[in-house]
Amino acid sequence: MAQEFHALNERAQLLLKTLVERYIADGQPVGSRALSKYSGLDLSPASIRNVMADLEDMGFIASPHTSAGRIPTPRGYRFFVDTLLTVKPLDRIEINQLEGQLQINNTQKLVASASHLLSDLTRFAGVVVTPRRSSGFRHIEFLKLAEKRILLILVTAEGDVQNRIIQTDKTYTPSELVEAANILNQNYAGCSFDEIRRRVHAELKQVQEHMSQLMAAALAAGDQAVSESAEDVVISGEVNLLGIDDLSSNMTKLRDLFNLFEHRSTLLQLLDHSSRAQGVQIFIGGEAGLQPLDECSVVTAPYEVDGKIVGTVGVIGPTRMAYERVIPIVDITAKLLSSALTLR
Amino acid sequence: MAQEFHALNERAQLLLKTLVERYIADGQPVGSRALSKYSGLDLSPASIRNVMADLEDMGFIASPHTSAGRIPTPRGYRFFVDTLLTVKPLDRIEINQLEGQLQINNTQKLVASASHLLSDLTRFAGVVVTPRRSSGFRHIEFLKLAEKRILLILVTAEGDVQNRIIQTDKTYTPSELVEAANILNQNYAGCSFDEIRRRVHAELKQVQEHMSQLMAAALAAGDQAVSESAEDVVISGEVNLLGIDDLSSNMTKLRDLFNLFEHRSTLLQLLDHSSRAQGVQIFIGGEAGLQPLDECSVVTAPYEVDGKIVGTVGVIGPTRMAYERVIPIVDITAKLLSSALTLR
DNA sequence: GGCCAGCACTCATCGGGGGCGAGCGCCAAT
DNA sequence: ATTGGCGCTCGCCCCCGATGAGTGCTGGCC
Repeated sequence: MAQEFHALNERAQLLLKTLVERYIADGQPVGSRALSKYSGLDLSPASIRNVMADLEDMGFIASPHTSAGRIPTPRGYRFFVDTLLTVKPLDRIEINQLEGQLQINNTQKLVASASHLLSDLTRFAGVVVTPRRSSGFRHIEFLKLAEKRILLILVTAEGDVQNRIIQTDKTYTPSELVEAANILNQNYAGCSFDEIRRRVHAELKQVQEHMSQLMAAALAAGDQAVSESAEDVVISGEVNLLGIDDLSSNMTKLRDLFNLFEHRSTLLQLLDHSSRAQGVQIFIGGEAGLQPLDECSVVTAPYEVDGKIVGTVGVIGPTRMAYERVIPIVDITAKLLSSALTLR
Repeated sequence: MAQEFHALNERAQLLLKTLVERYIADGQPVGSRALSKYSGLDLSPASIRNVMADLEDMGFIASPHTSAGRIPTPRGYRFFVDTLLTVKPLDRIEINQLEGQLQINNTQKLVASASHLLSDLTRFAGVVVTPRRSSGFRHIEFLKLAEKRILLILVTAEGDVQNRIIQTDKTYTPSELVEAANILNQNYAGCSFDEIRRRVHAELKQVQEHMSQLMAAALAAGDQAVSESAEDVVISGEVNLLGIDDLSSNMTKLRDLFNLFEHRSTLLQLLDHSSRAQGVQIFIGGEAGLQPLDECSVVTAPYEVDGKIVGTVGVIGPTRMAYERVIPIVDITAKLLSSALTLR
C-alpha cells in the first residue's frame, strides 16, 4: 500500500530511527506524540500514526498492548543497526587510556583484563574467547618435586606457561630429568606432540626403557595440557546484568541467562560463529538460536595475531542497548587485544 | 517468668528445634498448630502458644507480622546450630566419591575444583581462599622470547608455577640467562626474595653490571608474582543463589550480594577470620558485619598443610539452609583439600 | 493525495474497599 | 499446668472504578 515493495521511504526511516533511539534511551514504549516532538519532522501525531501503522505492518515495530506506544521488534533493531545506526568512533585519547588498562603480563591476564575492560566500559557482561594456540612447544622442563612426583613445565609457542604434575612409576634422578628435557628441547621444539610421538618412536628406539617411559608421560601430559587449555571463554561483569530491569524482571529468564554463562561450550559455539567474519558482528535477540538470549544482544568482534583470527571478544547485554557506544568499544578492544598479542 | 534465667527447659528447646527445622524445610512461618502436630509432644496448640510467647520474649523467634507463624531470629538460628543441631557425618562411600572429584593437577585447579565441589553439593555458592604460600622459590628460569623480552618462570616452594614477561633494557644471550638462573638456583633456592636481594647486594658486588640488572628485574618480578598471587578467593556457583527465593525477592539486596562477590578483599577479610579457629565455623546473618549478607549464612572451615592452617573453604547460602547437611560437606571438603595439598 | 484536528475506544495502572483465613493472645474451665 | 473457646489483627486476594496514555478512524482542508 503506502509503502510499496516493503521499502522504507526516508520519512519512515527517520521515524523508525528516532523511535528506536528514544526507546533505547528510556525504555518506555514511544507513542506518536513523543515521536512528533523528537523526530525533527514537522508532522502532527496523527500523521505519524499512519506511518507507524505501516511500520507495524512491515514488522519493524509492535505495541506491547493496545494503548501503549510502540517498541522495536527484533527486525526493527536489525534494520536499525544495519542501516540507520551512526556510530561515533572513539577518539585517540580514549583509546590510549584503554590501552593502558590492558595488562600484558601474560596471556591469561591479558584476556582477563580485556574482558573486564569490556564489562566496565559498557556496564554489561564482557566475554573473551581465549586465543587458539598452536600445539607445539617452545621449551619443556622436568622438575623433581618428590619421589615419583615430577613437575612438568611447558612453554608454548606463544610464550605461555603450562604446568602439571606427573606421577611416575619409577624414580628419576635430576640429571635424568635434565637429559630428557634436553632431548625434547633440542630435537623437537616447535613440533606438535603427535609429530614428536611418531618421531620419538622412529628415531629413539635405542633410548633406555625408563627414559622412554618418562617421554611418554611427558607427551601425554603435554597433549592434555594443550587440549585442556584449548579454547575457553572468559566472562566478567555478569553482575552488571542484574541491574538491567529489562532482564531482571523475569527471574526465571535471568536464571536461564546466568546458567548459559556457566555453560561455556554453548557460548563458545556462538562466539566462534563470529570469528568467521571480519569486523563487528551483532546478534539480536534469539538470532543466535539460544532462548536464554532472547532479550539480549551480543556484539562481537574477532581478534587476530599475525593476520590470523585466533579468538573473539564481545559484549552481552539487553537488546535495548546503546549500540552506537558498544560497537566501537568492542571494535577497539579487539584491535587492542590483537596488537597486545602480536607484540609478544 | 516462666523461663527463668533466660534458660530454656527441655520442652522449649525441642519446640525451638522443630520450629527451626520446619522453617528451614519449607520456608513458611510456622504456627502453633503445625508445631503441635510435628513436635512429637502431645500438646495442644494453645499450650504451645505459651511456650512460643516465651521464646519470642527471649528473642529466639519472631513473627513477620501479626497473624503469621513464627520464624527464627538470628539468635534463634545461633542457638539452634550451637546446641540443638544434630549433624550426621557423611559415610565413607560418599567421601571417597568426593575425593575422586578433586583434580590434583596443580594448586589452581585443585582449589577451583574444591570450590565447585562445595557449590555442587550444597547448591549454594562455594568459596575457597587460595593457600598462603611461602615467599621462597624452588626453581627459577629465564627464557628468551624475543629481543629484550624474557619469560620468567618461577616454581614456588609449594611446587606451583608462576610466570611473567620481563621487558629488559639490554639484550641477553641465552647462555647469560642460563647463568643468571644458575646463580639464583644454586645459591638462593628456598630464600625469600627480600633475603636474596640483601645477599646479592652483599655477596655479588663483583657480578657484572648488566647481570645484576637482570637479577634485579627478576627479583622485582618475583616479588610481584608472589604478592599478586598472595591470597585470593575463588567463588563458584553464585548462580545457585539466584534460585533461592529468600534472596532473590529483593532485587537490590541480591545485587548487593553479587557485588560483594566481586569485592574479593572484603570477602577475604571475613574468611580469614575463620582461619583463626579450628573446625567448622558459622556466621549467621549480619554476624559478619556485612549488610549484603544479612539474609545469608557463611559456613567455613580452615584447611591446612603440614598442620599449619593455610586457607579457608566455605559455603555462602541463605540463613535458611540445611545446616546439618552443609556443615559436614564443608568439613570434609576442608579435610580433603588439606590432604590433597599435603600430598604434594 | 497528503495532512491533520477531533473523537470514540481500548487497556494498563493505581488506589480503595471488602471478604477470607491464618494465627495469636487472653481467659476461664479443668 | 493444660486446654478449648473467643475475639482480634493483619496480610493476601479480588473486584471495581477512575485515570490517562495512546490508538484508529473519519471527515474536512489545502
